Amino acid sequence: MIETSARLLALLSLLQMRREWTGTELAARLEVGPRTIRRDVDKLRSLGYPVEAAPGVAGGYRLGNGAELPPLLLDDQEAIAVAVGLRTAAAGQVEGIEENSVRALAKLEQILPTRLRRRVSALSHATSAFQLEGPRIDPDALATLAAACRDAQRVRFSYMTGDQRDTRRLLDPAAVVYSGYRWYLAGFDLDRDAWRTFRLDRITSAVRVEGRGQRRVVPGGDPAAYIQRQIRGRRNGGAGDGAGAEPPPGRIRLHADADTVRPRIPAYYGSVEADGAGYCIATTNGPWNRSFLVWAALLEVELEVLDPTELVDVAQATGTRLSAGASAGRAGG
Amino acid sequence: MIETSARLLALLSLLQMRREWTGTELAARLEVGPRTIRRDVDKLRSLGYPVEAAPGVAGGYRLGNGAELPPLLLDDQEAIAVAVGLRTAAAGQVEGIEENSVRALAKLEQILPTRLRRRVSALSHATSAFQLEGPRIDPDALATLAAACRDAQRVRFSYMTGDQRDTRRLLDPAAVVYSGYRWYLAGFDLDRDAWRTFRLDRITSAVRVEGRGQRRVVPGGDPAAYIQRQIRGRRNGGAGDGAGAEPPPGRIRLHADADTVRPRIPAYYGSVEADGAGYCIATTNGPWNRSFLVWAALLEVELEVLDPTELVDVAQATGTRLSAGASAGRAGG
DNA sequence: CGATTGCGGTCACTTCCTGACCTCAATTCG
DNA sequence: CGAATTGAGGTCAGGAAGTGACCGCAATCG
Repeated sequence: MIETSARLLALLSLLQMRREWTGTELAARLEVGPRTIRRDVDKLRSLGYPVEAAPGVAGGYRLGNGAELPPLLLDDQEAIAVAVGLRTAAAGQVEGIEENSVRALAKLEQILPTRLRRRVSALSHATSAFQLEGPRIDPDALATLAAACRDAQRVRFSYMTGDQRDTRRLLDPAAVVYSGYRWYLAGFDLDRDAWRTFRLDRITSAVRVEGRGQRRVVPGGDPAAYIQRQIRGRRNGGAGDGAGAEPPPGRIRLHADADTVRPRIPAYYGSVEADGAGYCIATTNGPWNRSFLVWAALLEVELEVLDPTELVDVAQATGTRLSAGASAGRAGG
Repeated sequence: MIETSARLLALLSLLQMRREWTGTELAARLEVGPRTIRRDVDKLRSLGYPVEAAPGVAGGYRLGNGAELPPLLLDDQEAIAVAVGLRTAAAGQVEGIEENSVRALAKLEQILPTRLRRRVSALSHATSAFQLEGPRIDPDALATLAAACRDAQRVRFSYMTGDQRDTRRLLDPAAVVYSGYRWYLAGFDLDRDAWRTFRLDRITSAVRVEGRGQRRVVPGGDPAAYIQRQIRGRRNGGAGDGAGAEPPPGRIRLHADADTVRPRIPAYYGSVEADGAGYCIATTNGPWNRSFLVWAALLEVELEVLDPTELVDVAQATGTRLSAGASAGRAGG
């Protein structure tokens, strides 16, 4: 009964679109008798989707929230909104759900009709330009890689190593992991016949899917732990492939308690530690960046830019520019 | 054939989870014969969901992307990620999809199991604290109101009018609209027996749903146009209910071409207009705020803070603080 | 070439879906 | 309070479909 199944889905879709439907309305929409609607409602209930019903003149059917999540039936616009929202969340703009966002995104983009996929890509590129600083990754690449990891598909891309060499890679991807600041890809490099870790923001070409690869599990089994080890080893002078000198973190001392500052710093900017009573030191998660400086300036507390010297210079320059801008405005207006 | 329908959904779920499945695997998972799997695949195809198949030793079934979007089958984690992503997108952090995000959100939150709903609420409150400035709204309220509009449900809440009076409202909500900067609610106020427009950021209590209301259509029929008129009328001195003096927009003159600046300003911050060759003026969409200033400072071009004077003062103060911070850092380090 | 995998026809059996009829219960509104 | 509306659910008969078992065929990979 293909028709029955289709009708059940349609019924679910209708119930998700609007809250209240009378049996007669549903019957008209689905072109069956009201008795069949009642039976279909029973079927939905037996599938675990709680359909509430109220008798009487103000009654009707309504989809409640039960123990399990029914299939989501989205229209085009909604699907685009979901995809774009997931992409920004995955990009680290919404903390704490990055990996789950990527999983959901891989699921959604796999089944997204091509016409919608184009619009999602266009929209998310348009908005991602506003990410002030920090690692900027291509959401298309992220989605593609996540799907490739899940499906054990071989991928090919160009990669900028730490010493600025552009290299070509062919690998069996194993996992995509978010470090709290950056996205990393772990995979088995087929040309080099060894495990490698890549930073997504250093992938310089579109990621091409090459078809079925071999399913690999990172050494140790836990991708997050593996990548943590890799990053740490690299920082301690390990000349790992793709490693490279990266700017040091920025540190700013703030004249305020750590507890008052901490809730006001986005986790992807950095962390805060107390430094005596009434003072604290904020450190960026990754290399120093100007957004961090600006965030600190907006706190409206006195501050000391500790290091690196580049950050001190930028603070000086930005401060001067703002002061000059203020004076110019006063003079002009 | 309730079992058949359930199996079709399960099959769809499996195909969304992983890319490649052999018929035998699927048969084992679903506890039916392989022949039935083939028939089910045919059914999915006839429903418009293109299942690709490849024969041979490396073959298998795979869900392709077709003309229409199949129902999304999410697990708990993914559903949370989707909901949180939609909430931040709806809050205006991702421009251009606010209204669609809210629609999708209303759909999702309606069917979200309670245990997940709590986690979504907690997570999105935690992250929304980082929204630097601009109108801050309660994502719970937004989702509730959007659902209430869709379902013609009466709502009750407290509202802070423009002149700082806290009032209680009972209304039939009609539409929730994003102005490009703020969320507004249009509805028929039952106590005052007239149409009213509300700013979501001025709703001071949790929104309570009071049960079935009367479905209302805003005067004129187009909610967006209606609310635009209301806002404009209010700005021009109309003493509308809930109106009030709000800070003026901020304006900054930048020493750069409008075309180079424009792609670097998030639309919810403001807009850019050319001001002679090599200069442009950026204006906030809503009242001036400090994030806007910071955004301008990050552009690394010379700037003049035009008005209001408060913004000039803040620029001066921030500039001084940064310079001082730089000097302190140099001295200390 | 052989192994694996999907495709699809046929047959017989079983299942259950559907519409039509009925009565009952709950709710709203005049 | 009573009429109207709406959902719940039992039963029946006819028809439609799903299912598993069997078969041979075609495509792909190594």
